[in-house]
Amino acid sequence: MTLIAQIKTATEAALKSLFPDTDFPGNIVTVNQTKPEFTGDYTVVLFSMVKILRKKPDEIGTLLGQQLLQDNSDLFASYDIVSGFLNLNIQDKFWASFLLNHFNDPHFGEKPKKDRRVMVEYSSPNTNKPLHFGHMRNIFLGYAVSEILKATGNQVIKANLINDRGIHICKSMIAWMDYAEGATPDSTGIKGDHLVGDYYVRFNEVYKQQIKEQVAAGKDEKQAEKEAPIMLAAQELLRKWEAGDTDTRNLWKQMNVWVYKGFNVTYKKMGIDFDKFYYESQTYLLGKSIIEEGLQKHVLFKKEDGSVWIDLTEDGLDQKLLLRGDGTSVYITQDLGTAKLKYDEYKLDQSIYVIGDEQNYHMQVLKLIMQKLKEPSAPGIHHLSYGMVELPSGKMKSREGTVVDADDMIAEMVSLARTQTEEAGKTDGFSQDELQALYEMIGLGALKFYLLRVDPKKKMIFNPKESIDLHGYTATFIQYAHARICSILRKEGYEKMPKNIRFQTFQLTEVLLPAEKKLAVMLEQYCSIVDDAARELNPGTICNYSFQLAQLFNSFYDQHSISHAENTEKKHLRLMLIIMTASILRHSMRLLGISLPEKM
RNA sequence: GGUCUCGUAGCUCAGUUGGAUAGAGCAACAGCCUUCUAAGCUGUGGGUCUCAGGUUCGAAUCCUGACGGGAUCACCA
Repeated sequence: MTLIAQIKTATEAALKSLFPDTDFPGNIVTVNQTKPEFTGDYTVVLFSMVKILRKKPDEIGTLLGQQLLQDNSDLFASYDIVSGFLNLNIQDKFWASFLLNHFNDPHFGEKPKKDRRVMVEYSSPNTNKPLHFGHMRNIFLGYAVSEILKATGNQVIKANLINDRGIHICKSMIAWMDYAEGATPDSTGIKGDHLVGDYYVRFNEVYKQQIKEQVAAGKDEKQAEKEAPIMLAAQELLRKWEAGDTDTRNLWKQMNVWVYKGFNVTYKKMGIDFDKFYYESQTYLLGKSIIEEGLQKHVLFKKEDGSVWIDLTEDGLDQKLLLRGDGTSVYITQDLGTAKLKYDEYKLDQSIYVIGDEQNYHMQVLKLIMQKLKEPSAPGIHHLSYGMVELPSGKMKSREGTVVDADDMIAEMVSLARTQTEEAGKTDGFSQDELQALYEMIGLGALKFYLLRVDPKKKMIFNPKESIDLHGYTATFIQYAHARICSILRKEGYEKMPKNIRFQTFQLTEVLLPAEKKLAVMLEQYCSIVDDAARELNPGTICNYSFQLAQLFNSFYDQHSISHAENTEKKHLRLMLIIMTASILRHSMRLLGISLPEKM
């Protein structure tokens, strides 16, 4: 149980024994960390009790303070009442025993495994172009949320639904057929996803040009858009694909393989993995059976032309098409099918979709339809919506090539890490391989942290002209604090983290200094931070915490010597503090997919 | 127009069951390396929490309205 929870429970118990005849509502006790300008560690707010007890806050505080001290003498050292707030001082020996129990636990912050299955779908790229900066936010978010949910005991399935069919693929295909002259990744040395993406851009160039020509020849613009030869060719290709035309399918397979190879290189570089892949070419026909059932249950209805609809006007939305008159699927049809497929396969308690906020409406409709159809998967559907990453000039558009490419971005960050390390003259004692690994750790860490530290639901603006910082509120800062701790531990003879320890006999006799206590308090809070992050599905919570912890450590490091502590007791105490700090930094960053170096 | 969402320091952002004098980082300025890594530490300046009402002992936080930005409302995916 976390300390705040303990204090809450103790306070509730104290209230009960003080006022046995009073009925208290469940949320009567609020416990906060005491503001730095007051003495105390944790604070109970007294105002909420005034009305029920018909006593003055200070009077309640005195009674409560005395009772708490009397019942929990091992926990509370003293209390202090300041204008309606009961400030409690925690016994130093509580912190000492907390450290002894947990300082060497690499799993501190995790919860026991439970039988709750969660699927997190993320990345879910189209196969007509390479990944860009916006995708990275999605991917890092999905990965981090998965890891955070695992740490809180969930069984997590990381899923990637690859959108490998549709008109956009055909666009790349037709441009490749017309202009590539048989170019392949091998023949050109271009990464497969980039090669295919180049022809997607090429398609749009040609398309624009053809529209221009047709408009010049007197057609109106809408007509020109519809009748541009290259667009007609792409649509024809899609028809052939759906009819199963061998040549078309072969080219499609070929180009997709190029793209997958490229994606895998990028995923690997990012340190991202998946447990399950779905391919839209295999799922796009799903959902029709659900619709059939829906018709029988009269949840859905058919129009004269044979198209199938659902009426969501009672829910404040519109009528929504679920199946075309000719019986073919639309986007939401296959999503209904995939949702059911996921559930049937894994019996999911929760199914999280990491998808941009532009699809809020779509996801709302999806969940609503599943609810109305009484599908068992419906309650678990959850849209983890995140804001778009925009450039100062506006949205990124891959059609127009105004995107920040993922591979480029990673390379740039790694190179930035190298430059800054070299400038700082910190390359001594590393082999070339070690340096390369370090640069990747720093560059990629900075990138991930930059994208994860902001609340997912907020859109963010990224200025490519300003490089991502390696100072201040960054992963680098945390990595640096970790490297410093490791350096101390190396000098103290702990090459690897000490297994068990000479501190078993540790006895606290001296008063904790402010900087020591602050660190201990912060360390103790880690469990509830992980909990918060899991509940809110927000890795930013972890970023905040880890940065603050690293900051506290740096400040501590500046004030107090560890190796040359005043005496053995202090030395052991501080070693426990920094060992646990390093351990939690590592753990928390692992949840975000960020590694920490032992030297930098 | 309907629905959703955001608005906090010059910039980027924290601040979640309403709690004490609203916090970080960057940028600016001033200090700190003979002692465990200065990618660090300490300090200074910088705020009408968009605005106006309301609820409350107490509001950046909850409610209503206004203003401003964004998304969405396809037989596209």
